[in-house]
Amino acid sequence: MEGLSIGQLARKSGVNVETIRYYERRGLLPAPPRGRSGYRHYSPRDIQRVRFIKRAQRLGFTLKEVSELLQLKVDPQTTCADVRRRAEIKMAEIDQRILELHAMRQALSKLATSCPGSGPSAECPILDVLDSNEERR
Amino acid sequence: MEGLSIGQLARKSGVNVETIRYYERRGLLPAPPRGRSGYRHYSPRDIQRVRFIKRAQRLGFTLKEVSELLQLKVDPQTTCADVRRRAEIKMAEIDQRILELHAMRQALSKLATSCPGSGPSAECPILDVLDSNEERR
DNA sequence: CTTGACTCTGCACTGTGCTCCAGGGTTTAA
DNA sequence: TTAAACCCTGGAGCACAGTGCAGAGTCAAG
Repeated sequence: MEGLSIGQLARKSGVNVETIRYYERRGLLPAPPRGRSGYRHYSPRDIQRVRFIKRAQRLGFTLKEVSELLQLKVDPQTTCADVRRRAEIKMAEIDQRILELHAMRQALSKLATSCPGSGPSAECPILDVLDSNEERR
Repeated sequence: MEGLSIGQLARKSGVNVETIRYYERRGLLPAPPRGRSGYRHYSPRDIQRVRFIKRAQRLGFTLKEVSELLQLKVDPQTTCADVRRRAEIKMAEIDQRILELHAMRQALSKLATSCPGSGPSAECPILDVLDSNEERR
């Protein structure tokens, strides 16, 4: 058996078989080679790719954005300068997200430590804390 | 005029009027007081709240998760110890996201610097780089 | 050589998070 | 006092990201 079947890829990357085919339709996964039976044959690299997609999604990227990230690789028409430019745009987006997550984490941390540890939570004003980050936007 | 109309809140927080009403139905925004005409009256705090929701969404939290974050505040039944426990769970989630974003950023950075700056991008293997982060998972 | 697990295509369906009416009432500026 | 611009409820519709068939073919173990 050369490579993985669609079912094996799905199990190893933790998604549904239909999701794999959906990603292929969306252009997120390249159409793999087929056996004479018409079955798809995947390489182990495809596991990484599917996992990458799921991870990027958890981080708030849409499939369209994930696609843009992946285009950085697959498009042979573009120059390295262009790839670099787009990578830098994506990095700026990521930096922004990291900053916002840090702010949110700090607000939660402040909330947790300002809580005495027992008693009612009426005086645990999470939004007051969280708000303070956008007050000075 | 006491407070903001739904339209003013929508404009100031950068969302659609229908979105405000939708959030109310979902329990993400408390039902505001109404005038005798039945119009909703919002406070400036609600602007912060809506912005917080949108921000958390951009960071990959679902409305259900945002709701959980907001519950840290509004539920007066729970003790501070409980609030603290849940805040710490959310912080761990956030830390995980920050780590993953850092890994992604680093991969992009490596890609950008390994690009000579001109010529075709065939040798710009973003996935090779990105994959390396999950290779040793 | 059959049985059960798997795969194929194509299309219909679902859940989330909005977004847009219809058909009314209200407020405000001219 | 009337027109424009808002607001109300209830319900339909939409885009995205899947998920689930039906009806057919394929493969592997016993």
